[in-house]
Amino acid sequence: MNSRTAYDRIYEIVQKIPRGQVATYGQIAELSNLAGKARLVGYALFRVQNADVPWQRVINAKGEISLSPLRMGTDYLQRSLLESEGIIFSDTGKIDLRKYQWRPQP
DNA sequence: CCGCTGACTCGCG
DNA sequence: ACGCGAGCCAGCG
Repeated sequence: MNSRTAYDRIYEIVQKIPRGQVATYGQIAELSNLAGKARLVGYALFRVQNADVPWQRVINAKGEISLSPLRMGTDYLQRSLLESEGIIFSDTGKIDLRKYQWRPQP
């Protein structure tokens, strides 16, 4: 069952996000069987720093890039990566979730 | 071992 | 439409 840590599940889900699409922390939480614990997802991704995990494709429910103030300055990096994948940012720096949000195929 | 912190989200005014 | 507060769990010192 959950012999692995919740984080392992989170990483696995995040790695499933296809290129050119994004997912919200809450969405990842649900897929990781951690509904309502979006914070855990955010914190998990914060600790990761692993190239195998495309944490850049995980954004907040508002369609904006969220990251720690401590990492201030890396926001442009995430934006660049997402733009490289074909994701368009609005003038306010927001992403159209209706268009880019990842929908796991059954 | 105890307590603080942290990439979030939702509801209310 | 926007801002603020409360709730949630796990890792680190």
